[in-house]
Amino acid sequence: MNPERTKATIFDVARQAGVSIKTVSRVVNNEPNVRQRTRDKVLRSVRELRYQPNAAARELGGKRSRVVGLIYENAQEFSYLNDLFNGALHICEPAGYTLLLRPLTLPDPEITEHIRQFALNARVEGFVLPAPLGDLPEVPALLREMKIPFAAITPREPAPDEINILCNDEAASFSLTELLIDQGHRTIGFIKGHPDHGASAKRFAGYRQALKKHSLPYSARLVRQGYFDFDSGQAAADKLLNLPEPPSAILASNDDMAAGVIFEARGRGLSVPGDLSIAGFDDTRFSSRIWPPLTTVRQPITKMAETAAGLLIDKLNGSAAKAPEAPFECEVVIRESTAHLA
Amino acid sequence: MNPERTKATIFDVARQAGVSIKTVSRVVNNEPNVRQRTRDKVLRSVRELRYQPNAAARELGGKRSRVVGLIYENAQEFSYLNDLFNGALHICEPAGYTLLLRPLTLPDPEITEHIRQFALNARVEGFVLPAPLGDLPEVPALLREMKIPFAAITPREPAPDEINILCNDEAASFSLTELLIDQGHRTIGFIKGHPDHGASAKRFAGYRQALKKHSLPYSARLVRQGYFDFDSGQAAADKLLNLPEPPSAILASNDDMAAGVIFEARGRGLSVPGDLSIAGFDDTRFSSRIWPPLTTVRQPITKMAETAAGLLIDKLNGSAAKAPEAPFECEVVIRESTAHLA
DNA sequence: GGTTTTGTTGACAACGCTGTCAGCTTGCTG
DNA sequence: CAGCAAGCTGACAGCGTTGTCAACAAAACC
Repeated sequence: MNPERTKATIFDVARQAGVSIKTVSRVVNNEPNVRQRTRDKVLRSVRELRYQPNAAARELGGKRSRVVGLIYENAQEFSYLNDLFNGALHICEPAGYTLLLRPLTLPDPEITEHIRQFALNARVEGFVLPAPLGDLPEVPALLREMKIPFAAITPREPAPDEINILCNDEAASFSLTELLIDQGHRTIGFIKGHPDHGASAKRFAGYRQALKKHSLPYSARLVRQGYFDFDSGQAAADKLLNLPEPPSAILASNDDMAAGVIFEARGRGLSVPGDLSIAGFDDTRFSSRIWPPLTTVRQPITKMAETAAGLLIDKLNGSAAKAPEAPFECEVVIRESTAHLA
Repeated sequence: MNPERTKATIFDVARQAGVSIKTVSRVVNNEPNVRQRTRDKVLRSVRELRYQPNAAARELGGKRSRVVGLIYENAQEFSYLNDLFNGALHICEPAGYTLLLRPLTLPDPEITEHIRQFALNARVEGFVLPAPLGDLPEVPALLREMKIPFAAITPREPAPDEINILCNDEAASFSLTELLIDQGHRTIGFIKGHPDHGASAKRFAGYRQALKKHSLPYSARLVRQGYFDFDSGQAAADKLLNLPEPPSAILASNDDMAAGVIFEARGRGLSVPGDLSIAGFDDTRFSSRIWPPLTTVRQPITKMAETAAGLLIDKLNGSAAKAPEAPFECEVVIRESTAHLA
């Protein structure tokens, strides 16, 4: 009752509640086979003593570390990482799990060794695997071999019987392209994303579908390969704008590249969106901070990360596998970098 | 010798080396009073068996959790956080420490309770305390009360006998202002940073000093309060540009606000830097991605975080306190948002 | 050379939980 | 109402370290 100076242990709770430590353990871990009255009694003592199980003892005694690892590509957009982390943490913390971060620098020939070391050293029980790590074949393979469950966020090829968090990239790309078509654009350039990212193919597919639906011709000359970075976006824009019949709109597979396109357009004295409409993907922090603010697509990353962490923890806790989630909806954010063709 | 299927324990090492487990423990923890020959023998076995001490057992047996906490303001610039985290992790990982992140949303009336809970639950041994958390009086006070050491990064008032990582914000601000003066600007607006950030006062001081050195009059009308966010930067720019004698250059206390200024200038049809020179602080990710790329000041955050984590771990390991570090140097990055007065 | 001091090593008890298993209660069956 | 299964509870042995303390060896001292 009096605020103890030293932290309460399971023994203190057991004594106060008049039961054995094992029963306290059962209650705290929500195990079955405890009478309701006993359970209540224990829970009261737990509250009164502000008992918090000692994580180290728990891990040593049982076999569970309650550590969830979040590995990610270090070069990823920070806002993406931040949303990812916040979402996962928001679920892990109240569930009593510790979330550990581990950046990875790609390409990394020793990536499996790095992940293995991290998993072993940090005693990671399960991984949240955001893009593009889920797309590297060796990463899921390693985790399967190590028998560590994981929740893949937007993997290229969702494996059945595993946790996959998807979003309808393709549909969003389709809508964005359609938006430009509706605005009167007929020559629409497209800058592909990094080929190692599953999302790249989907975004490209959505673009082609929209052209098809509106019976616009597809021209390979209007499509350039990019790598999700500013410079490759600028370089691609340079090529596209040098075309004999340059596009009146350019769709870049992410905002960084779109920013590169704007940069290149400005350098040529083109007005955006007057002379050239530009749209991106991801709604990064600076999308609304540059001039003109960027039309783009927003993924509900935080929600996706929450769901990933939640399903993963359910699995770690031995819950029955849930039915696969429906893909998350992306949202097209229309700002001022796109306009009707003059 | 043969690759064991299960992880080696201290007993395995002891048996292989022909010593007691206690001696192995001594060697692994670099304790004194072990003969060199014995030490070598043990270390060889450690390597051969790939022995890694079990962190949970270590914590339970001894009292050290080897967890370093990094608490931060969630609204902070992502690139700042990213550099901070990478720097700290880079030191913690090889030192055998786990780095745990905990975002905080300010203002938070229960901040001390949140930090206390985090420290207790995660058994944090020491904190890295980046700006602006070191500037809130209650945070250092709480940690002192809990007797948890911390390394403050750019605190407003560095406490003696504690770990403080400083940088010469003021000198950098001075240089930046001087740059504008050298470019012929005589009416230079200044947008202050958030009053809760220690850096705000320093940046402002550097500005005033530069004016003074060059005998330019200081006018309070040219100074507006901002809050480090885009909107407050834009609002401040609006006021400044409405002045009867508007400034020909504006210095914003961070890049977000500088972006707001550019935004406002564009909205008024002003050309940057033709009609208005603009400079910021922090060299955030988008500084070089907007048009025009921003003249700004770069702090060596990664290095500062590395130093913070290193000194903190030294302290946790009981090393003698080092002499205080000299402040880190900021670097003025000159890009295209500033130019000579026409 | 005996005695003290210092250095080196090991035995063993924590640390605070969970897992196993046995024992005691209930409630149910026939 | 005996007999048995299922539900509930507790005793106790780990889990892999570190801390304490005692024992012994080596070096330093008088």
